[in-house]
Amino acid sequence: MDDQLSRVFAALADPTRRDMVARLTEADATVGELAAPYDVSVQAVSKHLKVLEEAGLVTRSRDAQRRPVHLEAEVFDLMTKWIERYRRRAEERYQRLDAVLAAMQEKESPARGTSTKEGPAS
Amino acid sequence: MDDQLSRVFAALADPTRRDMVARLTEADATVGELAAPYDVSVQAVSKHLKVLEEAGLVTRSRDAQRRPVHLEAEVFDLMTKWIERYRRRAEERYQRLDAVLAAMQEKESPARGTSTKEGPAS
DNA sequence: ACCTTCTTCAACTGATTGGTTGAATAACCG
DNA sequence: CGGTTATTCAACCAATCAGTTGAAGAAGGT
Repeated sequence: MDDQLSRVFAALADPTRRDMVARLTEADATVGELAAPYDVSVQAVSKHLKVLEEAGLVTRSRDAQRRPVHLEAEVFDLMTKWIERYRRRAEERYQRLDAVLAAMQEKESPARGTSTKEGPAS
Repeated sequence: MDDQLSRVFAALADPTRRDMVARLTEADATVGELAAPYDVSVQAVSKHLKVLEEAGLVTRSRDAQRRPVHLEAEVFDLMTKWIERYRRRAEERYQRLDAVLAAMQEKESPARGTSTKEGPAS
């Protein structure tokens, strides 16, 4: 797993990390703040953040001892682009398939209302 | 990792699986056909398909000895919904932030470009 | 029936993951 | 300087993952 798209998908495959991302859409937060609601150690959350950071989903700055975490929402576009691209292709294919089926209907229906489709000449 | 959203993200975190999904947008395919381009055993591809299937991304039917794999593109919507939801929230937040910054600019701008951040009132 | 084709199941392996605890680092507060 | 707070690093562990090989199932072809 080395490309960014893979890292982003993998990062969001974990419910805890998704929840952190969700909360970060509301406000930046420190590691400690992020860790508070979960029943795991701060270190574990720190590791989760590292995953999100390596995926490019968050960045961290420095404020005294704190390391505020900031969401980088642009990375979402990477996924959206991939998803939409292939969903569109899939949908186009369904349309082609529909056309083929319609053609078959027409051809192989030598008179006779063969159930559903009516395909009267046109 | 037990909810479907997690499974879908996890499934797509693998480049091989993404590529399989991409190819399935063009046409249904058998396990063997799907395996052909990759430098791994057919069994490995069969496992990948199981992951995609458990994520709800593909279904399999039966055609003689073959098990044609079919893409179920609707599941994409699950991800798109999640992503868009939080991206929208993040964007709204940026707008709020912009407003706040603009307000601060106006208020605290008695001369002085103090570059970075500055504790107001301190 | 046999044989071939396509696919999956089972067992094993090495790498990665998500968690732990304990020690180290970084920066502030007196 | 010493102490406190926030965070990370390091080592370890159990579970999962992605791959392997070998055997078993399932369905047709002859």
